[in-house]
Amino acid sequence: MEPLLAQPQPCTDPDCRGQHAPAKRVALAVSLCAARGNKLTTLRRHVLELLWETGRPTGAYALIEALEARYARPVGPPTVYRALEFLVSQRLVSRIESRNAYVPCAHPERQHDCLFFICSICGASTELEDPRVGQALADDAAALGYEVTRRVVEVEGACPSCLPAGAA
Amino acid sequence: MEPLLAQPQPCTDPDCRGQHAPAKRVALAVSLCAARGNKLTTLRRHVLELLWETGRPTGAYALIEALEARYARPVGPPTVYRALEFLVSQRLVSRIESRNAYVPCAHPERQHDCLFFICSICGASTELEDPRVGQALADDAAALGYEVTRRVVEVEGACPSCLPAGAA
DNA sequence: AAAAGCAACGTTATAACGTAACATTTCCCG
DNA sequence: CGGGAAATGTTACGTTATAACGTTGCTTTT
Repeated sequence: MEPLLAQPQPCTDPDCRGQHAPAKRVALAVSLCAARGNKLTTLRRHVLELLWETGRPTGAYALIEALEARYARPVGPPTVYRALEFLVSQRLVSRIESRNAYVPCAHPERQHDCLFFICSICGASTELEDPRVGQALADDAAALGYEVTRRVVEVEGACPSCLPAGAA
Repeated sequence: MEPLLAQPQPCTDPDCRGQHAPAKRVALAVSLCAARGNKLTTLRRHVLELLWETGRPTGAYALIEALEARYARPVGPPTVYRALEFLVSQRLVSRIESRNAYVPCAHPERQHDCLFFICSICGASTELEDPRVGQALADDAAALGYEVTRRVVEVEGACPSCLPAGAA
């Protein structure tokens, strides 16, 4: 009986996105992986850092370019895709299906069935948890007899920062 | 005040999917486009027919193959992508982002913010409307200050037909 | 009917995204 | 230190999508 917790939870932590504290986020990822007995290798960590530093959904090939710039040598697609696969499996990163892009997860420590708002103007994304969506989808799945393995909830639109400029 | 309408609405119409009545569906599309003053050309109609006939999410290149078989001549990707773009703009078809595939819409006459359940085993998809999801996402958008242009809600899992076989 | 205008479609090439297959390196553990 | 497993490097290719431009065909105007 906590109606307030049932409300949408935009992340109010100022470190959640942007240039604030990628290092903190990565440190959390390191400790999480250590606790789980998984290996957040240098490459994987670099990919995660890059995602936190850009602060918005980023495509695999953009990551390749960034890594090549950092390493000053060629990086093949499989290298990055494998790192992303690991990060997604650890819930440190989510794939944005509607953009073929990847974002770091704000709260990897929680089991998150999150949803994303994505601004089609500036490209920024906001991660959210809304138990009502999860509940509704779970109910629907039960009604249909589905056993759910994955959810994709992506809402595209204009974010408040872009709205004044691009408003009709 | 219609709580029953607020329940999930799996489509109970037996014509909704599969081999049942693609022709009926296409006829509805024809009249809808006519009413709207849009042109459902032969090519566009053929693409829509193929989607209804396959009855599951179908990729653009599979449609190209099917069209080539039907026409007995080469069909370029832009041809199909343009037809799909039109059909999606008319809400006669939806794109399944998590599969790079397209499905015909069960109820193009309604303004639908539908969601999809997709079976990862047999590939079938079920279109659903759940006002609770729409309401929750609308609330979240309002809380964030987003102006929504598009929603992607796709749930992947095992459908009831496949569950007995593939169950863990 | 000639010609302009326009939307749809055809054609070619290429961009963007993703993976299979196999070689090499690194790391860990005994 | 050696053996094996996991991670990464490398090459090549498969899949999905679009840019750019030419052609067709209809319609509108005169």
